[in-house]
Amino acid sequence: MKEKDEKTEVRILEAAKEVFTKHGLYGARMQEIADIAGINKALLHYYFRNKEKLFDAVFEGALKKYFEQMMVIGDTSLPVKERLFVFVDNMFTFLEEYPMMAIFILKEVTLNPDVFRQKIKQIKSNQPFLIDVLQDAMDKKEIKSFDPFVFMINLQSLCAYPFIAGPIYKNMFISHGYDWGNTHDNIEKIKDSVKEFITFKFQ
Amino acid sequence: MKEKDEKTEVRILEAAKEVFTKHGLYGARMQEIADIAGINKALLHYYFRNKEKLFDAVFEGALKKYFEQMMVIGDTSLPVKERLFVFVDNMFTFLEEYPMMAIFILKEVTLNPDVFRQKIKQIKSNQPFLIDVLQDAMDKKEIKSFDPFVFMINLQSLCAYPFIAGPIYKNMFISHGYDWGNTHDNIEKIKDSVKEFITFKFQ
DNA sequence: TTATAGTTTAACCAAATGGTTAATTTTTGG
DNA sequence: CCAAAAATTAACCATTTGGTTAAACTATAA
Repeated sequence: MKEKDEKTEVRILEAAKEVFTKHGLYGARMQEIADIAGINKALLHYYFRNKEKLFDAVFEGALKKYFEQMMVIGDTSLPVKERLFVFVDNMFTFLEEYPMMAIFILKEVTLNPDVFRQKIKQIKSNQPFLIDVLQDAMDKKEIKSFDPFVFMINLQSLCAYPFIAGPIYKNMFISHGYDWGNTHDNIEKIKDSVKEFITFKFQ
Repeated sequence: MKEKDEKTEVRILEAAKEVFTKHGLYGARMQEIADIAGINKALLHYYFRNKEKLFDAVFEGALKKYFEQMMVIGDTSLPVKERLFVFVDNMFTFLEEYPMMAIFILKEVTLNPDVFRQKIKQIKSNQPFLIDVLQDAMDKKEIKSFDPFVFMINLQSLCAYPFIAGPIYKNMFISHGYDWGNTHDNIEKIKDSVKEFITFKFQ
């Protein structure tokens, strides 16, 4: 049972997010969601008619947040390189908060891409896409020319994967007698290495 | 029903791998595994006493394969840089074949790290670890000095993430009117960019 | 106060699920 | 060829699952 003053619908959504994230649509149990939300199972169906509807309600928000973070770059007046640094900082902040959501979304989208095509399409933003910003800077000869598509994937790989694979690395390192140290410190080191990669790419 | 001449146990393991990969231990259905294997559900329990036992049987092999690929570097007589190129080639070949397994393992390990600590520990290899090879080359001044731990994560990020997030990118690009082109060609481009990263890091 | 709409619950239900049993078919070895 | 062992199946079973129903509680507003 969570805080009593919180609105039931919010509690349900939080609980559902937790359970769906852990087990996916298929493996999630309505009873577990109800338990975590501290309510009766029937009330779940009162607020969200069925499992898929509840899943959609939880998921739509998360997906939007994720893609906005992944694709969009803040529209400031800074030079491109500085904007990318801000982008990296945002990515790390976001991923440190939602590491499980990242892997969950990746898996769900991978499993049935067609279901998500519609939802991804709907996500619009008034901020420019990373890839367009890069292309623009290249056209203006502000930065060295390279494939912005490959660069974007490289960049997101360097940011996202350490979070996705974090637990594996930790286990592996400790198992094999390496020193893991403080997790946040390691994340900072990795963040720096990403910025180093940007600097390298920009000449 | 799959090929009749294949041994039942193998067919079960293949079917189980497929279903567990899609839905995880929690969401997988024994009936679906039986159907895909083309057998009775009771026969499943005849070969593997219960769901967890079957899961373990499937998973143990996959986990081993995955970690050996991820951690280990071929012990050839080539210089370190060339050995890393071979490592990258192997990673891409492996991931192109098992893209779903990668994300599956990542999620399962992330969900309950403690369960996998034991299994990961058991995986031994007679080939040296990437991280040790790098440290050795640095000690011998063969390559520029940097943090081998961060480098290993960077390298694996650049290799693995494009496969994990592949379907997302494809959807996103097409949705926003970019040209995706041929998937394998894109993979080759990304592979080249990883090698470029190695070259940059090695001076 | 009281009628009303919104919220929450206990008790159900039909279907699905993991697992078992006992019988049947197939393979094996003498 | 035959009997023992191994492989396979149909028919079950107990429990869990998503979902429903009807009643009860609570806030609201006239």
